[in-house]
Amino acid sequence: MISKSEKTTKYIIKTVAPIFNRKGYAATSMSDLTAATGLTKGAIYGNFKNKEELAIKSFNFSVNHVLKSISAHQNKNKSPLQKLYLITDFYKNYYDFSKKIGGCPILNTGVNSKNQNNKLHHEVMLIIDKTQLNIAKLIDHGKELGYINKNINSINFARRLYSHIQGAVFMSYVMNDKNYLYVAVEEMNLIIKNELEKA
Amino acid sequence: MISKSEKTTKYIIKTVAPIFNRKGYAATSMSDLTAATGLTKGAIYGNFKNKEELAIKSFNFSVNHVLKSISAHQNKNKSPLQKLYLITDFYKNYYDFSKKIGGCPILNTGVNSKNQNNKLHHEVMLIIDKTQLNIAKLIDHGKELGYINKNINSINFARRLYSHIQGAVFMSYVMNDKNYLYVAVEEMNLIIKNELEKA
DNA sequence: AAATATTTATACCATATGGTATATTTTAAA
DNA sequence: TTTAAAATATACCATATGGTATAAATATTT
Repeated sequence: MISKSEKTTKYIIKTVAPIFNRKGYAATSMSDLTAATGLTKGAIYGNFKNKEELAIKSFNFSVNHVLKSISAHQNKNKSPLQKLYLITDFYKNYYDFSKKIGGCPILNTGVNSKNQNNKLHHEVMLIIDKTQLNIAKLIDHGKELGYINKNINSINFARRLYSHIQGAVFMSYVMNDKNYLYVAVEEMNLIIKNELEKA
Repeated sequence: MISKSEKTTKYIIKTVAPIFNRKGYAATSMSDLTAATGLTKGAIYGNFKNKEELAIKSFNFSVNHVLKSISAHQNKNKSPLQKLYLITDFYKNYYDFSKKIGGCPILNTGVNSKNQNNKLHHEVMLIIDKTQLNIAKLIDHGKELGYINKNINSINFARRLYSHIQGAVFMSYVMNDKNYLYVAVEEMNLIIKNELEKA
């Protein structure tokens, strides 16, 4: 049986996550949150220890939404190599996708938390590490199946790919221009083809 | 003759710019600024209309410091192609360089101002546009002198380069890892060599 | 050196902040 | 349906916020 507070806890996180994402931890006030949820501070503080705990759970909610969406997109193909292309393909639409959730949580929280909120910053670093490792595993799997060149360093390639994409995420966000994403995706696809794929 | 207030105005901007850069506009309080400058609110408000005006001038101060440093670095060589390589070379040291000024002002203010402060966001967009155009002009000049392949689109290449570098700036900043910059610079150098340089 | 103009410090303003104690309401158990 | 427990609303706390009017101090001009 799902309790009342479990429902409201989820409702608060869901409602509040895009606000924290868009405005950042410090710039988001409790009154922003009560206004958005229609609840009072009593209700919010009854379900969360403090603003920071809510911010961290909101960040993880936003990130999980992104990661699950990428994962779902990847399920369109079973080949590790094709799953890599489906990652870059996902980011073609990331400007509109991330807009709905207040922007890219990794980009926004990464920048906003650095030197400001150690717990949040730590969460961001964990997610980036985990994501890069997942990409590296995908590459390893491709090597095992004989699709991917065994000479390339999986984790290094994953880091390059992530860095490249995140640059386009930043540029498209700040410049309001999806084209940065399109170009970066095409560039990454070429690099995957030329460096990863076996001839 | 330089007036007293001109001197304190510059002193305030210089002192306060890294704080705005690190914390962002909303998270930076007037008491942060009085504490850092050793001045009172009366002194600050005597020299600036409000917090926003000071934030914008601080951003431009930080950005000018970056742009002038890149420009100085470029003066080591007169060839447009070599000047391009000197841009990427500059970013090898950008982790330590930007740390001194509270991080990359384009990255930090770009993310912090989006949907939060239109004037600041507008300033960031202007600077990015201007910088990309300067890179494009450099490429055009290289074409004229016969060093650079005339088939490539200057502004598109400039956007790719900027986006790529900014991705590494973000990654190195959030992950505390200069290696992202080293790798991205090597990658860009290869791309310049393969796509831009005439055979 | 005196008078004036400029710059800075002090004291204050209304409002907003994150957080809490407690009263009230709602939910679940008996 | 009564009762106990959990969840939410209200009212409040001390402190911080951006900003301002004015007094004091410092420069500048005469």
